[in-house]
Amino acid sequence: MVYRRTHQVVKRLAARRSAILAAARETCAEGGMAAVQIAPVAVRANVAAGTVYRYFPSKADLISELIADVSRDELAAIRRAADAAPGPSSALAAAVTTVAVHVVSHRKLSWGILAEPVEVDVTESRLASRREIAGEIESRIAAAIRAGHLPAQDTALAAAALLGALHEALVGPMAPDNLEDQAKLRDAVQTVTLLALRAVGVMDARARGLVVQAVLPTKMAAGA
Amino acid sequence: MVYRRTHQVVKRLAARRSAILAAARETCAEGGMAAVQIAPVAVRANVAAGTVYRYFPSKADLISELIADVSRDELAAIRRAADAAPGPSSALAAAVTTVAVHVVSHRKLSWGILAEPVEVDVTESRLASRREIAGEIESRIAAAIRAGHLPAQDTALAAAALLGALHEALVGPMAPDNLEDQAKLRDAVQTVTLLALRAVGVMDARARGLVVQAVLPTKMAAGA
DNA sequence: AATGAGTCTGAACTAGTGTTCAGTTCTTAT
DNA sequence: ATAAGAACTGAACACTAGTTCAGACTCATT
Repeated sequence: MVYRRTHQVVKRLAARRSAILAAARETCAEGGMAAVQIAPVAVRANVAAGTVYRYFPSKADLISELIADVSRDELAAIRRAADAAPGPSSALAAAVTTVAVHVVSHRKLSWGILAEPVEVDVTESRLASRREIAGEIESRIAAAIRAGHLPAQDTALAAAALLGALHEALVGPMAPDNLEDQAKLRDAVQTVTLLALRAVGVMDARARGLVVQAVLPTKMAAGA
Repeated sequence: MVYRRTHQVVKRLAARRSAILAAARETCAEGGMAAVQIAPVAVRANVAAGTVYRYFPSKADLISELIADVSRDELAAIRRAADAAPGPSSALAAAVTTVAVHVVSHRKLSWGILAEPVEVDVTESRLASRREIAGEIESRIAAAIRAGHLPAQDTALAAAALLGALHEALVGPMAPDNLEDQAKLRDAVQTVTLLALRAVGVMDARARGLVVQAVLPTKMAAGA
């Protein structure tokens, strides 16, 4: 007898998988990576611990997918914001602002995805995630250089440095802890975006203008 | 009968303690924080595992002291370099360059101290370490602002961002991996220092000059 | 309805390390 | 020399969480 998966079953399986991933994401958003343990995630997804292993070979795989998932959303948001900008410099500003807004809006999740200690080895997927985001920033920097808005420079190093600056200033352990306040949050985002733009060589005066423009459209799009 | 510690014994105990810490440091420098386990460290220090616990209440304490130790050395190096500089801007450049040179020179150790996942909770001492270093950078930024060399800005956020940029660009997983080559290493240090100085508002032309001056005296002082 | 493939369950298993402690060795004081 | 306090040893212990798997259950096929 040949068993064929019904469409309904396929859908249910996919739903379960998503539910597990979503549970992991929520758990991470609430308690950081340390809280992402098989048992609690399973409970949250309404499955047994063993079931998780029917969808993910190991905890490392689960977390890797989580990282890839979040990363994909972030990348899409960055592209959307940058593509909507009128020119290369604005696009870079928009990209940087988008990252900044995202990380401050979901600090625990970001910290978990980016740098929080995990038992299992997820360096590979973290690296991939960073490469994706950094690659996007890098190409925006390169575009601004081609347009003559920025001095020539090592774009890869610059992109890495920019992201490092954003992360450390906004989600790392030294980040100010009063970012619940909307006004403070915007201040921090503006300040750090300004820092980042100046770092790659945007003139101070021009950078301030770009930051103001970039922050406006981004402030509502904090979701996801 | 009253037992009194002989001077010799006191010295031996202190030496053991140092030996254990040194063993931990070497182990970290070679294999990262993951390699810093009680048993291997004990072997390296020529003591039994149990002995470690006569000097450190727990692994967390051992690692915390290791972090504090490395941090202290780093802070001293930064101060030395900055104090030797002729003015506030040079001092800032020297401080930044010192950090950059240190982290690239001992990447595994730096990564372990700064951000590598550890089983035990060392967030407190890592935070303290960062605060120390960031505080130093911050005061140098503040001095440069007072001297009129930099625009007014949130110095705490700026210091955090600077360090984040250095770390991500030079020791993080995205850091270029060809930094064994002395020339490449110096290039990377220069590039990142330049980025950092521009970030806080040093004009590009002036920044380039400061970087060149700062890198020269630092290149030999990579030890420790 | 009967059958068997596919899926789920959750208690038991496993593995790797930090930590302990009874016994041993070393050091001090008489 | 001897007794007692202090330090050291390292094998045994404990703990935590990821992983497994035999049995229960669900669903597609005849």
